[in-house]
Formats: sequence, C-alpha cells, structure tokens
Amino acid sequence: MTGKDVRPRPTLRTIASHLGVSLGTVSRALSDDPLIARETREKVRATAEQLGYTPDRAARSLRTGRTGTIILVLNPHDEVLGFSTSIIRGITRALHGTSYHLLVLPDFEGQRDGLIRKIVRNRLADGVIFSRTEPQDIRVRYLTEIRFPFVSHGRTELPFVHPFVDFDNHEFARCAALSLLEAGARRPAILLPDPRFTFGGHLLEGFRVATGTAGRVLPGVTLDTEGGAFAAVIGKILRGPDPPDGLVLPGEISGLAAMAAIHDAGLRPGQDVHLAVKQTSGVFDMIRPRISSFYEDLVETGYLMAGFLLRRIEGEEPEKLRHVQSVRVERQMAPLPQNGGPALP
Amino acid sequence: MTGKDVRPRPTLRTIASHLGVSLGTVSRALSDDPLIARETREKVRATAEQLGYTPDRAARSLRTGRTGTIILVLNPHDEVLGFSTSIIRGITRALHGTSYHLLVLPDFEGQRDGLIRKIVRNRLADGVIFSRTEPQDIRVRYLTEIRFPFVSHGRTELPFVHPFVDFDNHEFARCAALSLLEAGARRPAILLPDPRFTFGGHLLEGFRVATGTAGRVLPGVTLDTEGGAFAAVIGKILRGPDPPDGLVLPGEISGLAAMAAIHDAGLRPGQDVHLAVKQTSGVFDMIRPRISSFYEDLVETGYLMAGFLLRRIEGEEPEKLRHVQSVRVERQMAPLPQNGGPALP
DNA sequence: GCAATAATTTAAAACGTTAAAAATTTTGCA
DNA sequence: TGCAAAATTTTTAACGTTTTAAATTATTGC
Repeated sequence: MTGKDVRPRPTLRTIASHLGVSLGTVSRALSDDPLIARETREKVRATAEQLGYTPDRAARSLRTGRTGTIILVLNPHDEVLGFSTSIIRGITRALHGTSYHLLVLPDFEGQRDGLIRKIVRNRLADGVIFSRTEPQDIRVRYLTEIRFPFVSHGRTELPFVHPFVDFDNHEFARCAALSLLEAGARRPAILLPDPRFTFGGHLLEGFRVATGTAGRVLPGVTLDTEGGAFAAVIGKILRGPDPPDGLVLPGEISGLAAMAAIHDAGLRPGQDVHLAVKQTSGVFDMIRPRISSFYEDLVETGYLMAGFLLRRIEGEEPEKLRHVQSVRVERQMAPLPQNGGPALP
Repeated sequence: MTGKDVRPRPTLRTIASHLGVSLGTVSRALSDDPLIARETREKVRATAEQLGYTPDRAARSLRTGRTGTIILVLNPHDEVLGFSTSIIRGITRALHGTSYHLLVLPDFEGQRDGLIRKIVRNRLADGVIFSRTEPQDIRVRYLTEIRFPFVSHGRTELPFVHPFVDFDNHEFARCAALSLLEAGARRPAILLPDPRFTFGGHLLEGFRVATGTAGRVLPGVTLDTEGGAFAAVIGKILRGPDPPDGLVLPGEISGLAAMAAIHDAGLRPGQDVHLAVKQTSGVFDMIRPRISSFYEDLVETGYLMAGFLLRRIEGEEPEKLRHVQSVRVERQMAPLPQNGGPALP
C-alpha cells in the first residue's frame, strides 16, 4: 500500500550529499540561519527546490515537540446548517500559506474537558478551538492554567483574560426585538439556548433591553431542540393562551421550523406572528414571505479564531486576542481582515 | 507555551525502567506480540495503563512511515448547507474507536490533482477522500496507479475498479421526474451540475427515462450557480416563452432559490410549477408549501467512505469497496451499517 | 608571518518508536 | 547430567529532523 517503487523522497541528507555539505548545514540553511553563509543558503535552497524537498512532518514534530496542527473540536449538537462548514472554511483560509493543518475531532463523550485533556496529554496539536462556551468554562480554566494555546468561540465570566471570538448576541437580540416591535408586535418572545451557555445570557439581556417587561422566553424548547419537536412545541404555544405575536430566533433551523409551525397553525408568518432570525448561510434571503434577518458571519469567525490561535501559539499575550463580531444586516460579508483581525479596544 | 512543569509524559522507556525490563520488550508487549510471555504482556499493559502512557504519534509515524491520518479534501464549491458537515460527521463516526484522525484540507488551487500529489509526496496521510468525481478523473487514475488508498465520492468511467461511494442519482432523477408527472407537469425540466461531473450524466439519464422527449435541461445554470444568481435565471426562464411547469432540483440551495423565484414571479410553487428536490438536511420538511423531496444521507456517505478507506489501507482489494446509496423518501435515516457497510453485489 | 579572533561548517546527540538480529534463559529429552 | 531446541528478552540500528558543542577555515591586527 505504499506506492510504486519510485525513487525515495528526498531528505536533508539527500540535499547534503548532492552539495557535498553536511546535514546540519542544510537544516540551518533552509531555516535561513544567518550563521550560514548567504551563498550556501542560496545554493541549498535551490537544490531543495530542484529536488522537490519537503520536510518530514513526523520527524520535525518528534524533534521539536510541535505538531504543526490545530484542532477544531466538533460538537455533536452544532447546528446542522453548515455551522462547522463555515467555521472550517474560515479556519482553513487563515491557515492557508502557513504550515499548519486542521484536524477535526468530534467530542463524542461530551465530557466537558475529557477530550481537551486528551489533546493536551497526547500532544495531538499545538492549539485548539472550541465552541459552546460557558461562563465558568472548565476547558478555558484548564487550558489557561497549563498555558496551552486555545481560542474559544464565546466568552466566559472567568476572572482572567483569554483569547476568544464571540458574536455580539446582545446586539443581535436587541435589534431583532426592535424590528419586531416596529412591525407591531406587542408580545414578543425569544428562543434561548441551553442556559448553561454564556451567549444565552447575552441574548436575554439584549432582548430585555429592547422589550422591557413585555419580553418573554419560549418555554420548553432550546436552540438545540430538533426541528420537528421544536415546530410541535411552537404550534402548541401558538394555539395556547396568550400566544406571542413575535419571535426572535437565533438560529436557522428554529427559524424555518417556526415558520412551518406558524403556517401549519393557520397563521401568516410575518403578519400574525412577526419573525426576526439570525442566519449564517443566507437561506432566509430565499425564504418567502421575507422576514427580518441578521447575519452572523461564521467564515469570519473561523478566520479570526485561527488567526488568534496562531498568534497565541507564537507567544502573543491574550489581551490582544479578543474580538466581538458585530451584527450584519446585509449578506455582503466584510472582506476578511488581515493578520488575525482587529484587536479589542 | 508548552505547559506547566508537570512531570514529563511517560514513554516506553518510562514503563521499561519501572518494570526493569527492556524497551523493546515493552514495545512488543503493548502490541500484544505472542513472542512476549503472556505474564509480561499483562504486567506491561497494567503499568502502561497506570502511568497513563499513550504512544507518541510523531515517533511512531517517523518509524513506520504511516501517519494514522486520513484526509478529506474540501472543495471550495461544496454546497453551503452542511455538505461537508454531514460527511465529516459520518467520517468521524467511522473513525471513532480506531486510532485514525481526520485532517481537513481545502483545495484552494482547484487544480485537479495538485493537492492530491502533494498529499502523496509529503506523506500527509494514509488515505484520502474526495468528491466531485469525473468520468475520466485524473485523481482516481493517479492514485490507482501509484496504489495510494482513496475512496471517491462518485463513480468514474475508467476501465478499472476502484473504491467509491455514490448516491443513486439516476434513481433520484427518475423518481423525482415521475412525481412531477404524476402531479400533472407536462413540461418538466431538470437542473444539472457542471457537465464534467459524472453524476450529471446519471441524473440526466434517470430524468430522460421518466420523461422521454418531454424532459428538458435548465439552460444557463448549474448546481454550483450561487443562490441569488440562480433565482434570477429561473425567474427569467419562468417569464420567458414555453416555461417549464415542473423542476427537478438536485440540491437544497437550488430548491430554495427556485421556490423564491417562482413566488416572486407571481406563481405558486407546487401548483403552477411543480417541484421535486434532493435534500440532505431535512430543511424541506419545514418548507411551506410542501414539495416532494428525496433524501441523500450524507452522514451515511461519510461513514461508508471512511470505512472503505480503512479497509483499503489494510490492503483489502477495491472490488468489495464499492457502494451505491439508494434514494430515501423518509427522513428516517437507516442505522449505520457495521464494518464499512455492505459490498456491491 | 603569526597569533587572535571571526566566520563558517561539521560532528554528534537526541526526540520515541519499531523491528531485525543477537543474546540469554528455560524447557524437553536422552 | 548435558545439550539441543524452544521460549523469552535484550541490544542495536534506523526513521528525519533540530541544535549544541566542537572543529575547521578565513580574516584581521601587529
């Protein structure tokens, strides 16, 4: 299974013997060490190029203890509609041109820090990216303590600074609620994630700011509720007493499911029940009737997170590796910022 | 950045000196080599466990030449709605319990075999999975020739057998077209991918079988046409002469975009223009009005492909590593088959 | 022209693993 | 008891890289 018997791939030794210099010289030359004469460096580089040399990752990794890999922890519940796809696209875009690779590791056990500890213990990567951050996130605490590079998607309430990228869910919920009120809604409600996640709090705050005491939380469902079940609950609520006449839905699945439920209850989405959703893919631009939607740019999220992580791996302090992404109303995505993105003021 | 100064992670040497045996013995014992006395094997295993030993991937990789990694080539144009997410989920599920990891590599250049050659040359993985297969796929040809393990998503027309998993697009197109005809469509049309992909041919054949000469192909658009642009073209076609009264749409984006275009043209989707779509995520269960939809189970796809790839890496011949997935009408996904799935008859 | 110093290169060790070959201990049997 | 064979263990080399210490060559000052 190893392939045809073509001549073996070139190593440092190949280059060395080609040029009649020592192996160490070649190694240094390729890393552009000024200890090596400029002329030699150029000759080595040329021969390496010509021979098609590429360093062996395993050997380098064994020697240096660094893997050249970053890990994205994949959550079993991450929203179906391309959550990870967009993030992955952003990450790979940020990694492009570097020598880093992206490893995708699903968290089957769902133990909060089991997988993280394994990554650290087995030195599976030089850094890790994860989501579904909690106010007292145990992973953040652990990784900070042992000083292992990471970037979390979402903030914590921990008493120290750590790298993160987060979406401005407070602002989203506020804007979304306002759009409902403007459209005439009197009894708006919001769908929240499982209360253990930090961003649920942000959503609720923003919603409350806009709606005051009129705002309510949809009972019996969370952002993770599967589409069909969610629609069923919404249907029941709509037929029940004092139904909401406006919904803030921070996810695509729930947005679609709600529209279906409203329709199936004999009501008109956007008229009898006003809707404001968060989308990451642009589906709602194609959904009729049109409802108000706000973008979270997950490609940018991935891009920023990977950029931050690389800088953290380089030793940069966490202070500058924080960013809150703002809400977008237009699909038009901002051009990806250079160099890991802007810092938090 | 390497972490707290905790005691260094255990290696084979640690275990060896703990037990007062040699390093080689430990290595063999851990691989359950019958050359080592059973008693010793057990003792070694116990101490390894107790010490929390895990083999160093870099060292093992350097020594054996195998990486313990498989690569999924990510295509820049893969459909937005969770194409890769589902496949990745399936792959990781198949990898669970093995010592293989999944590396995700985007094909930025889009050169047909550039990335593949790089993977092979740099020994980046033990096997590779890719999609968008063409009848004379150059990657399939190359990888087969040098005997590098791979599984393609989609078939070729090459004169040799190779591992693949494919969806039965012929059957999908046939069923979809029939459902349009049953609903009363007289001038059905189908959306096809870029003609260079094998599955476009399968779709067209199936469509033709059902529709005979009545069947037409939507001009000026492909499956890769971006949602907005696609909707615009459909709108124009619907307002033009002799518009189709039924559409077979082999993708979610195009399905949604078509519904929007039909709606915006003042027509009723599912009545004035009948629709039959292929979905992979279940969105269309939540879209109103309901249209007929058929499932392609991409989680299963990923699961099967990874299973096949592992078996191929183990040296199994390609004959048994082929599978055509059948169309599902219900969301209900089949329980994932064991051991890389059924073989082709 | 020669020591002292600077510039450049080389030799050697190490990272943790596997596997082939060699060495040792145990067992079976005359 | 002795000795060949079997069973078990150890020694050693190698994978390709980086980096420290040592060695060599070139340059300078006097």
